[in-house]
Amino acid sequence: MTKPRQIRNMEDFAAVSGISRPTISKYFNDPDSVRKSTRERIEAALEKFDYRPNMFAMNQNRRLTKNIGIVVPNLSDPFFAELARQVEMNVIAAGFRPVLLGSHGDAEQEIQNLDNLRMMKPAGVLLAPLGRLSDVERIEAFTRAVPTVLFDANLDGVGEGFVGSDNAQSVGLIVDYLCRTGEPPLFFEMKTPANPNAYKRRAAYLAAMKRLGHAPMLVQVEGEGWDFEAIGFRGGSELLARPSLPSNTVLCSNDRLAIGFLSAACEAGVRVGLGAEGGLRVAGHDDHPFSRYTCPTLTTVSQDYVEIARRSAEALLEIIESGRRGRERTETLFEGRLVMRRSA
Amino acid sequence: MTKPRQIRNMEDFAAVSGISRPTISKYFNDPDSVRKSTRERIEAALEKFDYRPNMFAMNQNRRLTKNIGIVVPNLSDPFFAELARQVEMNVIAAGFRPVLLGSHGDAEQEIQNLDNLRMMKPAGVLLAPLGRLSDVERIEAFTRAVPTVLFDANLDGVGEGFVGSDNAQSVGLIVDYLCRTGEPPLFFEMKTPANPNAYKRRAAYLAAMKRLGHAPMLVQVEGEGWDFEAIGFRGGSELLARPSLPSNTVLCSNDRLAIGFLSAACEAGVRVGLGAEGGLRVAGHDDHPFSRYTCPTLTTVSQDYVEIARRSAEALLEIIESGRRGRERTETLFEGRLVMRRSA
DNA sequence: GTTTAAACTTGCCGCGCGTAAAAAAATAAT
DNA sequence: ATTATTTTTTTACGCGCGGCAAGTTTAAAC
Repeated sequence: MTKPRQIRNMEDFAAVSGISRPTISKYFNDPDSVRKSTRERIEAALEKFDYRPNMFAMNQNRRLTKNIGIVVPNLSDPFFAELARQVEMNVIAAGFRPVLLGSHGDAEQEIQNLDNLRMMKPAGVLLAPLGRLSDVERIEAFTRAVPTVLFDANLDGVGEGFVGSDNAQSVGLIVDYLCRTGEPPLFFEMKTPANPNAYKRRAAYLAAMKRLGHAPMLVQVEGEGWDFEAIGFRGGSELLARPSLPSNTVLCSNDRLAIGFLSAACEAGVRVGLGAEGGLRVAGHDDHPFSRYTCPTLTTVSQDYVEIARRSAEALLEIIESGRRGRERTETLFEGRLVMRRSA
Repeated sequence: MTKPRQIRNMEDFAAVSGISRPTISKYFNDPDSVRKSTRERIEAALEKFDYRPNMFAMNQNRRLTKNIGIVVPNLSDPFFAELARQVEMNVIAAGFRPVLLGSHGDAEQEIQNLDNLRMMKPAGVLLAPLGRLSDVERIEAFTRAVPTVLFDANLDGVGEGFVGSDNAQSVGLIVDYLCRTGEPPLFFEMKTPANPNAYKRRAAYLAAMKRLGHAPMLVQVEGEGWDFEAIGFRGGSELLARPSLPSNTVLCSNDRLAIGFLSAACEAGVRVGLGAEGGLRVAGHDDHPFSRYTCPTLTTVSQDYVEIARRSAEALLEIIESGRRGRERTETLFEGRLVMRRSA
């Protein structure tokens, strides 16, 4: 008499599968920690009775869970949404459960996210910090309690490591390209950018221009917050209203600014693109998902989403699984790749 | 001797705050369930010792948690990212904890998300389903176990209710506008759209054209998946390569298709916009966050993000708090608003 | 001042699982 | 076959909190 009675807990499941409860418990902690034959018996029973352990009871006595927090500055930004998705996939592949949180560009929310994460005792956290606005002190306090790897944006000395882009290389790359194929670019950016990458890019631009023997031209627009397109639009409109420009080539600090700038150019009736006689050249940085649909399509430098996601997840998992903390903080930088489209 | 010893659990906290543990427990369940004077004493103690209840232990014996799942088809789509953010804010404001999950356009992932949610015994779920591709049967099974309100896309009869846009009204609105100000529009859409709203919009277009006495013109492009811009681009390129078009006005089924279409027009050198002599008019639907930065800026119909988010959260919370399930399934539709920009 | 309802305290059990220790069984090595 | 080693079983306890019941205090109502 096979009785398909309700499986209420692990004990019930142990009974029907003919295996002791502690062994079942071991199996759920790590399927490879039990002998192959037992594993197969458990998995056979698992298919017959779709039992799933109660995650709250599971995590109550475990000092560390299989949760991994992923915190990004802004989920409404397709760049971060895509990056987060890549990270998520890596975390799942490694058998962990991702918990995705966006900070909405707000430092308070960022701390709140970390606080909430701490409640669920994550095995580790992958954090793309806001940057300049971040409450670094409290983030650092958090990283002392929870293994944390930073990605995208670095905070000096915070966390177990950092994985991101080599802004010096990537900006150098596109400045080289722009100088080689036309007038040296001016650099279009926010005066007080929130993102630390922006400072690195500014420095990289200045260095590249110096190296090539050109005088740097900075255009720094006002604006706070994360509505970069709007800021790029406003700044672009102001720039294009000037009687003359220092260069017909504009390198934007990131693609979202460039998208706003292109929109301003379109509005102002300024022709943009390679073939445009007497027109402007505009380039960006990041290979934002939308940059291939701007008008004209945006020439930019790609960040290696996939590798950044893979490597940062890998680094965190390495630390978690080895139990090593704070040996030496490693910073891994990936090179950008030139993406030539129509705008420059 | 005030000893600031470590607070390990609720009992410790009860001791230092001078209140019994069950009362503390009550407070955390619902701060308004204790007398005002007690609440103030607890909150005072809470500031001195930053104790936070263990969420796993908390939820273990509770049949329902304060978690509310939010599932959207694709977090990389700024439209859904923004909608999800609005929903999140409403959920937080009501004192619940949002758990945000994206399905990456994949039905299997959508079910997986619901499965994962069930493990954390959510009080309810707000689900924007994939639509045609969704595994409706399994979603329905889920909604029988967990109070679920659908938003954005409807699945007939599934869940406690639906909150979304009135496609008939909004499409009628923009068809009216386009006919009033120029040639009647052709309708540019996917042949087999994933989203059920697309079918409603097609029907609404047909109805509106009939009402106005025009012959409908459907252009249905091939393409699967959620890369709408790419599909719009390809379909647009093909359409624009034709020797002649049935109309100089194109109404796209959604903004993302329109963004791709505009990109194709730009690439093909076709002028788009109101003032463009002999050019095209293009309109979209949704007021996608990027539609104000296209070139030219996109005329569209806005969906009321804020109200849809507010009302769907409200509906779910109402069901949760009243304990009423499955009384009558209500469908709430909000009207679209015409957003006139440069493209049409 | 008395009655009454509401809020609180005390004491205790249970939730579902992790985990430790010791004994038993299964497998591998000699 | 015997010994050594790994794996599983048995037994038992603990985690931190929810929730119940009965008694006690407090505040409101008469």
